[in-house]
Amino acid sequence: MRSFTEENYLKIIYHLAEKTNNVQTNAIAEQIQTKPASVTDMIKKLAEKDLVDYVKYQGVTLTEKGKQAAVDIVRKHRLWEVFLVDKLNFKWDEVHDVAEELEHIKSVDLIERLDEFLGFPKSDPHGDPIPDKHGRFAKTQFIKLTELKIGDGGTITGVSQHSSAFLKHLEKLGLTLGKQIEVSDVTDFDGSVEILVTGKQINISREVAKHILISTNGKN
Amino acid sequence: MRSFTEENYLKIIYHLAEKTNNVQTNAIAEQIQTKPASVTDMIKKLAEKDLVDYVKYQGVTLTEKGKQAAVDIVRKHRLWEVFLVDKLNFKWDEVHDVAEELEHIKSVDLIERLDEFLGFPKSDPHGDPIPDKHGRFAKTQFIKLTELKIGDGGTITGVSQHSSAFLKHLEKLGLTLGKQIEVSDVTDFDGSVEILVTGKQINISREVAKHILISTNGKN
DNA sequence: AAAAATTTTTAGATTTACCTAAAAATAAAT
DNA sequence: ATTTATTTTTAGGTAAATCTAAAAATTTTT
Repeated sequence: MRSFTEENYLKIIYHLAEKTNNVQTNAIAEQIQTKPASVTDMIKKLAEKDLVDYVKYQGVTLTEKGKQAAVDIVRKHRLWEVFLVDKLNFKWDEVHDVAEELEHIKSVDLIERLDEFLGFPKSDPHGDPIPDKHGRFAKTQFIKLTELKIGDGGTITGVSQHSSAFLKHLEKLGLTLGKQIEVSDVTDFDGSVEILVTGKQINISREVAKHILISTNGKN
Repeated sequence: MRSFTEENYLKIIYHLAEKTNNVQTNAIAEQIQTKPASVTDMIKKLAEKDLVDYVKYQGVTLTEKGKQAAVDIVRKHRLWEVFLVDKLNFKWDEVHDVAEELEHIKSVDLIERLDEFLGFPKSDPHGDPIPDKHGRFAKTQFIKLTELKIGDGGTITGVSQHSSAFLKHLEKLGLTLGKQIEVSDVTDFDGSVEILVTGKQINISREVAKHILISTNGKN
């Protein structure tokens, strides 16, 4: 049986490993809101259980077993987020903390049934893909809004920032998942992007644009 | 913030207090699957936090604060059970363990919304009443099947035993919530009860009958 | 390549919830 | 009313996950 805490470590390591190959102690400590010394302790424990490969001073990588456990938690987290938004009418900026708790409920049966109840969703309310019960992800083809050229268009299909502040901001601008957009201009001065959404012309900072993910249907 | 463990103690004490006024250390230990010595430790902690009144060697009673906390957990447990049965198609004998975990998810908002999503149910899949968000229970008027006389009838509205074995047995006999029954005979020899359900005559042991709760509509 | 800065680990403590074994209090039986 | 049995508590310890402070390794800078 895996403890709540172990599961959190695995999940955090999994997400950090999406950016860098070897995940550093300090990075984990920051994410998990704890001290590096505590992380070292836990890493040793996880290594003992064959969930991570660990070389002193070199950081960790998940083993196959560790990765499977992590993906399973990610799956649960995202399915619960879909439940909260689709069924309980939570906003996309309100679901993270609750899902953080729900993801640790351990019943395989529960998750299978929840998945079915939700209609086997392929992505969560932020556009992140939901792995199937074997841990397989559907292929996704996102590009950052900042990578579009003037005249290019596409559909908002994800965000790479989950802070409540960011999501509320997008909501206010009408930039929600599924919306069609087209880049009409890019400002030289600050790199801010002018886009066309639902008939309106709006300007968003480069910082915001960077975290909006677009699928282009290959038309550009 | 109340710990997972503290919540479990409160819940157990609450349920034990339904039978006896002063709840004994050993009784708690048995329910919570731990040793009496550990219970004494935890009781002291709960008394410190004003959740129970504790007199050495005399057992505990919940304070008003403790009772509120306990009722809140009972509410969550029962609402999650309704969710599992009504929405995820769990059987009534399969929900207990999962609800045991879900009841500790701590978000007031979540439970309010879940309650609404489920249509503000008044009772759980075993017929146990669900307190409202203020902790108030609807009045229920159950009697044990064994208290009915020959010729008396009523509706099955609850069970006072939640073991999987018992519930599966009832299921097989067709004795589920909402079913109309009538007592046609009581065997002198072993006290077993003959009843009429959906047109059929069946015989159930006194032990089983004792745990079936009937509402009689006051017609007897 | 030595010095400085950063990162990571070790060592030793703390807290929570549990344990065993023995002592103390209460309840039951003779 | 003693003795016996049961229940409860105390005392001292363990394991998990954390912490602080200091030491060791690695990386960066000069």
